[in-house]
Amino acid sequence: MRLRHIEVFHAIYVTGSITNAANFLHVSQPSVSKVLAHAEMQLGFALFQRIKGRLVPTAEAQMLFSEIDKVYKQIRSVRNSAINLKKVKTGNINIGLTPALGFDLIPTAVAQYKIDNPQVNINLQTMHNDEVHQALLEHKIDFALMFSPPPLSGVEMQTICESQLVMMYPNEFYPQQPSTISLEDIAGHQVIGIWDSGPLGDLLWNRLSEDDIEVNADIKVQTYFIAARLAAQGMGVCIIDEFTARGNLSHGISIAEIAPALKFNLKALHLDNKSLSHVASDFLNLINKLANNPM
Amino acid sequence: MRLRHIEVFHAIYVTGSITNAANFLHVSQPSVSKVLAHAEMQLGFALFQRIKGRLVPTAEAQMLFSEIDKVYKQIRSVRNSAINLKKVKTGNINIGLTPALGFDLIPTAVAQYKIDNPQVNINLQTMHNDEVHQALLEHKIDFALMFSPPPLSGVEMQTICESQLVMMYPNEFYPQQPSTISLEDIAGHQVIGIWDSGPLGDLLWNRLSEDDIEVNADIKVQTYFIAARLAAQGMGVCIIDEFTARGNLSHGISIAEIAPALKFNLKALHLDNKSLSHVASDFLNLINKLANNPM
DNA sequence: ATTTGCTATAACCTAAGGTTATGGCTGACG
DNA sequence: CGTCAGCCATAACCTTAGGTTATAGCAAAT
Repeated sequence: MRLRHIEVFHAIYVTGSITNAANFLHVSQPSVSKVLAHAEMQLGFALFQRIKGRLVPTAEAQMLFSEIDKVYKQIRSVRNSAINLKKVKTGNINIGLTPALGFDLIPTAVAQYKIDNPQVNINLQTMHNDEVHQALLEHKIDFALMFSPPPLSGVEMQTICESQLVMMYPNEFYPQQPSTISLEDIAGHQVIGIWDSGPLGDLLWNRLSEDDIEVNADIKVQTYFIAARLAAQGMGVCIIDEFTARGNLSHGISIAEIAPALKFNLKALHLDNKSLSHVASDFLNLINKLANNPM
Repeated sequence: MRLRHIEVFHAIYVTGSITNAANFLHVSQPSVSKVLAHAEMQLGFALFQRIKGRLVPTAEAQMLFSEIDKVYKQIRSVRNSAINLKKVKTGNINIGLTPALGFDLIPTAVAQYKIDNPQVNINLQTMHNDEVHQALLEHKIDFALMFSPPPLSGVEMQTICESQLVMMYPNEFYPQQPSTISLEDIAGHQVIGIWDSGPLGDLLWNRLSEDDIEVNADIKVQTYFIAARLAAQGMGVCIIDEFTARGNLSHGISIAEIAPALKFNLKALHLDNKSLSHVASDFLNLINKLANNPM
């Protein structure tokens, strides 16, 4: 929705007609008519019904209006505020992480790190790839640990380690309990879908497309451990990262590596115009060590 | 100040340069340079100083930014709402849930629901209390299942069941392995802190304050299951909800109920100006049944 | 001295948003 | 019933905010 669309829609809604909105906006009536038509085309649904040559807001318009009205109220108060940047406290490490790391790698790293650095405060915040850039820019986190993040403007990345997607399956689905499997072998089973999962979802999707494998996923989750738990309930197989799979093994389900392997990188991200504190660098070095030399 | 001026200023401010802002906005660098110049001319004061060829925000820019940031976020919310309204939802259930429910309750409910409703698509999205209102208003979810949510404008709530906070502890911390414990008994041990956890954190904090119990928490996490895993690593005890505790039991750690009990409610939230679809209502009824009649 | 990265300006282009003119529909009024 | 006022939609054409590539100047790093 273009900004002009917002302006025009708001004006029509509060004044009640295109003609009144045109007067309010100091433009001609056909201009408003055309912008509204373009907005509705772009949105894919009508904002107003045309009843006997007059406009009547649709239910969708009413839902949108409350959001848009907030924009207007905030625009009116734009010049009345001072900013107070949150100061980064010394001796704090603020880490964003993909939830998958919260089962084993990060707890282990924290345990080891605290032996030598008992006074350092550690804040962990789970997030998805699309939240990282904002969190870094707003200085909410010092660095993030994510799988295959996309390039981000002004962000530096280093590779921690390589990992892979694996399949978790209820044991009764594959009585022979294979430790390696190919994706063709899941075609006859219900699959728990991972949606909006960014790079790992793309990795899997691309392979499925390349191999012309169709899967039916009418349960979809955003969080991998929930997929693992649904698999444990016999809802289907799931393809998730190995960190989450190993951290959520339970009775009745098993893990199989996928052949050929679906590999991805765990990466650390931080702003390139802000160097990491000493304590943060040290922790990141420990993560590197643990990730590449598992016990 | 035009809306485009707001967009451009915001992008420059958060990315740090005109070149980065241009990349972020997917336009050429001179375009951003011109819009900024036009905005400054219209405002009558500079937003950025040009120091050695680089932009440095002025005091005025800093004053404006927090307000403009709200406008910017609200505009993004409007756009998200518009996109979500576009989606025609038939036979979809979009659920926001506190992560704690993802270990047992929700997978079990999905398993049972799908027996009678195999064609319904279910989307699960974990979130925290502070994300719920926005997600409902933007129609990303039909309803949310959260612990002790605060009253939210335009949101209707129903209580699903009562639950409680419990303590998870490494067995070596309490060799007698109590099944009930009072909070005084944790005073001598390291505690894994839960920060920014909203109502459950408040519940615990209030009790600790009332009983004048001090705890030392130099590891803090936002996500309860990570606290459980850190407890498993011997990092300390943690006070978390019973759903997460039971869903993350592992070797070497145990659960104790807290006496007197720290109880809270699991609630379902949805917009009061939008009735739930039939399939969503049915699922919610099943959640009610399962939560109050555990097997 | 050269390279890299950033900003500002010139010259030109594009399309969103603007105009006037006009037609169709509906309800009010005499 | 005819006329008028008010509203919306479309046609034909116009304007300019915002876009592009090219390039110059400056500062810091190498």
